Amino acid sequence: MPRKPNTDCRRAEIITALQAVIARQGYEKASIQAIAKEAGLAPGLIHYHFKNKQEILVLLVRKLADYGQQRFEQIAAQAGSPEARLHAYLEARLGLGEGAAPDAVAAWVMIGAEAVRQKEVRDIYQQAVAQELLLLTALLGECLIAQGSDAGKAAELAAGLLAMMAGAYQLSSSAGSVMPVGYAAHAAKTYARLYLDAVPTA
Amino acid sequence: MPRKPNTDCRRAEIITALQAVIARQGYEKASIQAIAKEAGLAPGLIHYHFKNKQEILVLLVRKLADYGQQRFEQIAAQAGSPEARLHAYLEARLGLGEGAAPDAVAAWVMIGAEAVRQKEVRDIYQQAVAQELLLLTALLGECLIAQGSDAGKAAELAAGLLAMMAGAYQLSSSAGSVMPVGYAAHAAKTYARLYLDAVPTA
Amino acid sequence: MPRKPNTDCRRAEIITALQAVIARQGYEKASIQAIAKEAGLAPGLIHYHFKNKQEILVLLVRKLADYGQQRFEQIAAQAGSPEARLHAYLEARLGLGEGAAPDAVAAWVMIGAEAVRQKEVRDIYQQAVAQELLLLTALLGECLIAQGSDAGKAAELAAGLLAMMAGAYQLSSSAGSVMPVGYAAHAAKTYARLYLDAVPTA
Amino acid sequence: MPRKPNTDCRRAEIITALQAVIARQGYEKASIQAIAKEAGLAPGLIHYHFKNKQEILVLLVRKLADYGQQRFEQIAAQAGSPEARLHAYLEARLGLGEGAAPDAVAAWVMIGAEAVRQKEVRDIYQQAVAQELLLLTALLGECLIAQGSDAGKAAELAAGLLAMMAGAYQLSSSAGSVMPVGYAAHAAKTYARLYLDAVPTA
DNA sequence: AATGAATGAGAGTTCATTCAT
DNA sequence: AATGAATGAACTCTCATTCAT
Repeated sequence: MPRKPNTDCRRAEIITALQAVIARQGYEKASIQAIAKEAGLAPGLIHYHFKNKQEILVLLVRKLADYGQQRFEQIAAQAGSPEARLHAYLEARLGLGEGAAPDAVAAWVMIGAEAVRQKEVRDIYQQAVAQELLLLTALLGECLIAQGSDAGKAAELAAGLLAMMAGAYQLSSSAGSVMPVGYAAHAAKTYARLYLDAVPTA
Repeated sequence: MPRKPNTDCRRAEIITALQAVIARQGYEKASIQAIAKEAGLAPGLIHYHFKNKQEILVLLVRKLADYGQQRFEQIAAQAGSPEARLHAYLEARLGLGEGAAPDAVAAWVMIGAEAVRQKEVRDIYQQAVAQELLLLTALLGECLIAQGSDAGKAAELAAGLLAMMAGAYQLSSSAGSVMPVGYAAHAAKTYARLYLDAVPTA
Repeated sequence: MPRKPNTDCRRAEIITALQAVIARQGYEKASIQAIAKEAGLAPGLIHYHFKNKQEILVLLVRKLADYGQQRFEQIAAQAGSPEARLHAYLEARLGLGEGAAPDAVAAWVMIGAEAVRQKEVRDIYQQAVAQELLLLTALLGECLIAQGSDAGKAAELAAGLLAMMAGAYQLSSSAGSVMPVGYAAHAAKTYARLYLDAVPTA
Repeated sequence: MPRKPNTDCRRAEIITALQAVIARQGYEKASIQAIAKEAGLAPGLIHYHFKNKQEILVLLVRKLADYGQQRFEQIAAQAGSPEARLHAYLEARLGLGEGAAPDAVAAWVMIGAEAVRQKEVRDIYQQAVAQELLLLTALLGECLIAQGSDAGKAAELAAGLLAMMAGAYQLSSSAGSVMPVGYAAHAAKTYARLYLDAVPTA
């Protein structure tokens, strides 16, 4: 009778440990030894469960993307109007309120930075960005339709909003102390509101 | 016969070599060895001309910031109104037109990403961001005053615009293929235009 | 099947290797590479077992100090009077008799010399000297009390004796061939004897 | 007409620069670059005037030994009795009074430490020690003869005193803060006085 | 599955020495 | 004589990865 494999749970533990270390100390400090220590495991075990360090990172990106998707879906389910859903989305991504998961945000920023550096991370990151872009476009499209406008402008606005979000994330980590406090959610909402208002209604 | 000093030009060469390596391979790969090879120099010589790696990076950031400043001033010189100057600025930063210097942009993005990872780089990067925020705030303040509005809103808008710019930079390197082509300059101009219009005039 | 830890013995091996290299080639030549080679280990392993080179040296100093302490205690155990204990001490430190451990003496001298050069080594060395000074002062204090004198003069004599011992050590390594053979133990005993005799009894 | 060579003076300057750097920062920090900077010369010039770094050190040792010899001769010339000469000597070597030349003492200590490490320095250092031993023996011999004793014991006492002096020097640099203030001259004088008194007169 | 020791390449940095000018 | 750039080897230390147990 073979012993029950615990690989899945160990892998999850390790991924979570990477997230924690990245959020706390940055990717540079996230050595295998550090991850192992965070997870309370022996260094050698990491490479038993993962081919290499890269693989852990890839799976972490996937996990974070899934988490963001789920969080939005939760919020969106309770929203009555398209615009309420949009606000819920922006609040979920940029707000400092409950469920803000700074750990996940910090890790996400680190990964965004890492995507600039490593092709393999970049490939994964791009998929997550593309998915996010689709989601945001759909959200904005609904808003436009609800106000009787053409949904075609949604893509353009979505790209701008996404850039603003990505920038707010990055700057929160790289230059947080020189930016105003809590500007991001407000700026994004304002941008969206003004833009939507400016689109002519049919 | 004393030998003629060539430190200044060597230092410039080394800084340029760092920029090239960063743009091509990322900061991670920008080892002293790599910089030396790129510049065609012996590794030890790098440390003859610079105290440490950090110092080269600081000067590169300064160079890039100066370059951006100059490019803006060139364009702005021909601008008649505050708004024209603002457009010139956004075009200089985000536009794909002539003088776009993809090498410099790439290096800048890499440094921004590295700022997320390393405190030392972050410290340098923050200064540049703070300076940029000041410049942009002043620019927007002029626009507001020109239209008879209170300049107080400039800071808020500047932060949002800067985030959008930083995000556009980062995404151009980390997820360029999934973003619309050339959206950034347009989105930023639209955002600014709408925002300025919405501010009540005295 | 977890692997059995061997850290303790490896650390001891490395410390011993440092002692051997120092005794044979001096501290200057005691590079991590040299230590590793002496111990028959890979260089990287040294840093697996020790945080840095400094830590090895600290532990070596401690080991040598402990060794000296033990040797003294062994000899002193058989001593009946304070003066006999003092002689035992001086013999343990300066004598050429059995258990003289030239390896340890050589290492100690090298470390003393290095203490002159490097602040980090100096800090360690100072602690050992301070401890030795205390021990010697106590020993001399007992002698003074035993002869009915005031123990207050012990500190002064201890300092002089310690200097003589340190000098004898240093000269044995740096100018051994020009000094008389085995003068040190005799000179120290004579100095102590004359000094003690000169202190007035109550 | 050949230009007048200034080699001798340049060499002296460089040796003095080494002494200054050693006294201030220790031998370890006494790189060629540091010496050159201290002397206000170009690094390359050092190797024009000296074959290598070692050679400078050797000449510095010689200079310091000569200086010590001269200083003693000056003092001795004014001393009336052998014992006065001895006191003058010990004061000249260990005292903190005028003409103490802490620069020279510090450099001398560093060199003593270096003699432990490097054979070439050791060879030079030994000669200086031997010379010193002879001088001190002669001095003590005169004292013994003056009091009608056999001068044969002088060598033994000289060795002990020299060790004490060397140790006081070394400890002043390596563990100065844990030793009593100004103990050395007093201890040496006491040692000598007691010893001389103990030698039977004819 | 798991442990933890071991490896070896590569990082930044220092520096005695050489060399073109 | 003198300059100062240039070299290259050596240093300490880090770390992804492998391996014996």
